[in-house]
Amino acid sequence: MGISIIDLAKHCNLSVSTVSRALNNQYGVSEKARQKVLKAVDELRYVPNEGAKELVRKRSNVIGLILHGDDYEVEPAFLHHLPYINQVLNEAGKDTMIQTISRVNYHSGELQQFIQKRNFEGCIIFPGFLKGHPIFDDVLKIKTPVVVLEEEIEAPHCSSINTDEILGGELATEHLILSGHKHIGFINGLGFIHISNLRFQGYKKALEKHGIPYNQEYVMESNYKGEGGAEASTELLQRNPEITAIFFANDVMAMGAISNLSKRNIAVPQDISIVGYDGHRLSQFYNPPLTTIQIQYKEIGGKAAHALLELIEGRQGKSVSIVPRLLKRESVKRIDY
Amino acid sequence: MGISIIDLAKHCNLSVSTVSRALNNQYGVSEKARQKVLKAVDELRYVPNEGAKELVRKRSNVIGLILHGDDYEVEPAFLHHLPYINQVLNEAGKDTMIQTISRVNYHSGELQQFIQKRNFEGCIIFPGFLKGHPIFDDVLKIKTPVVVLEEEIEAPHCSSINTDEILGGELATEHLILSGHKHIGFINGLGFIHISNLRFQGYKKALEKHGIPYNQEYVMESNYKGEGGAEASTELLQRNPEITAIFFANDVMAMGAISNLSKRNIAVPQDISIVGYDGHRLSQFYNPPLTTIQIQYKEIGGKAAHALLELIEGRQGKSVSIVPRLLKRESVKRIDY
DNA sequence: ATGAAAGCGCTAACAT
DNA sequence: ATGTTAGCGCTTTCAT
Repeated sequence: MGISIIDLAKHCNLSVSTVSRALNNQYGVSEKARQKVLKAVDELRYVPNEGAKELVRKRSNVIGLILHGDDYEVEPAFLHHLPYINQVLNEAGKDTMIQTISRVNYHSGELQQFIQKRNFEGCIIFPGFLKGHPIFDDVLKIKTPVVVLEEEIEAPHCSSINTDEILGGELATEHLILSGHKHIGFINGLGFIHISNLRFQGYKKALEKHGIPYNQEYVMESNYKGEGGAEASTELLQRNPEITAIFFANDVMAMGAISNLSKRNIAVPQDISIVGYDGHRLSQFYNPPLTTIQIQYKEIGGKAAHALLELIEGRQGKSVSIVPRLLKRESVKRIDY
Repeated sequence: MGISIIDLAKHCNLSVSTVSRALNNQYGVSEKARQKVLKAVDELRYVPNEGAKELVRKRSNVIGLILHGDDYEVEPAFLHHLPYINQVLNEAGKDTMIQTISRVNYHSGELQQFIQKRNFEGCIIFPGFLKGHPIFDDVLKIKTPVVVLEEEIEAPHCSSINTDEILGGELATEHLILSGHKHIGFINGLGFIHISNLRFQGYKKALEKHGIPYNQEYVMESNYKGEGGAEASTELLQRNPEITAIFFANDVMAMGAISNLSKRNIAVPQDISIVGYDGHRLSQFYNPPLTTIQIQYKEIGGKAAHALLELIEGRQGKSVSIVPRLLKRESVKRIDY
């Protein structure tokens, strides 16, 4: 390996302890000695070995980022948060390690193993694990700080960052209602996913608020994929030709549907209005630019990172709610009658 | 911290070395002792401290993933490769650490610092650093294995994985030519980026191959963003109304252009044919589904990871070329005359 | 202000 | 087959 603190000490004619103190800006080092050390660091290109520090200090400065490792055909949601979280953590002097965990083959205790193995100071669990996934039981069992994204969790050593999905569903639906639509379809993602249910609640809430009766026929469940959106919308419109607008639980399904409708000469928004959900980077360049609900990835990422940093400092866990925004673009037509 | 190997040894009435041997499946341990150790591991929930192992073994099992840390408004290319690379590396028993490096404020030696600090066994440098970026000089200076994505590099301890971008540009352009187009525009990304130049070469190569004269007026440089694609295409078509097809150096610009053209009642592919580049996940759900060049993210990721593993095993660096594919979809119209 | 030495958890000679 | 021991690079008492 490279230059060690011992080499440094020899080079300076000082003891390792003095060098260590100088390196860590501690008291009890003469200015002269400190300068000598700093100069030697430069000359010898000394880089401290974090692993060795960790061993004696018993804290690692390493944060585990827990991602699911199953199917990457559907764009994994964690990709949107990852760069922002990593950035904040890096700025705070933390290094980040990626740990991939299977959603399907998880065995109890795996999380704790990962944490202990590399001595993580804290973890961030990215979206992609279902409510009720055994990993959350494990989170509760440990004492290492954990921040969970897009799932509720309550414990002193845990914080959670959640988008107000009900509000998101409500904003989307209400925008359609305020644009004059009365027969509004909803194509949800997989029903067993928590956020699906919340967006669905938002849909119903908006209808109720505006006195529009809820019609179960107008709701379908799909799979968050483009093809799924296309198929579901086709079926929905066939069975309910009076529908003038559809709210999709994510942008990808909305895009798949628009693309498919267009092939069949059904134009958006002229013939049918569409609202998506996610605020995907490309939604603004869609044809037509997609009206959608913006998830605040940057805000979520930043708050998640800061929440974890607070937890590590010893503060109590908290639950943060992020407000989604409606992005009005051009996939919704105003209709009158 | 938790249970150490000493606790384990005491619990088993064995020496630490015997326990260590049992733990590492080494010779010279009686079956009885091995069983005793394994049982204790389970009971005491022993998890080895990788940091301590690292210190003595002098190899860390940790791979550094070097990402640029500047602007995330443009979708960072590394997001596409990241999950695949991480997956292969994890399966090979390597842990991965993310290191964000600024493209702008890089100071020489930074890479080496990161490597030494955490004792990386190897690094993968993701796309996003320009040719000539000082990080590549640093790569050449060190001896740690490095795999570079989408940039050429030659050294015994380095491998590079490159898409054949010239071929990509050629395939895109040729598809347009074979569809009957003669006046084909090209909207490139930022000119100082290496891949831009290669895609441009491919464009010219295809023209030449088919005996179509190269017209400098048909080429514009933009910025890889959606707005840029929209603006550039508007200008290009205004100045050269005879153009019937445009090849964009990435999908996002193509999408921005189509979305914008559509607003002005210019339909794709009826009025103008478009080919993109990247094979973005959403390109198939675009309206119309976008004809584009597929970058093989999964293949690149897998080969990059394996190349690094080989380098770590001591093999010589190599240069891998990945063949892009043309995805024929519906943004190109066949024209006759 | 500085130094000596113990020890973090582990592996790897080197005994026995 | 098992045990003893010397470090890996560093911080941190405890002396001086």
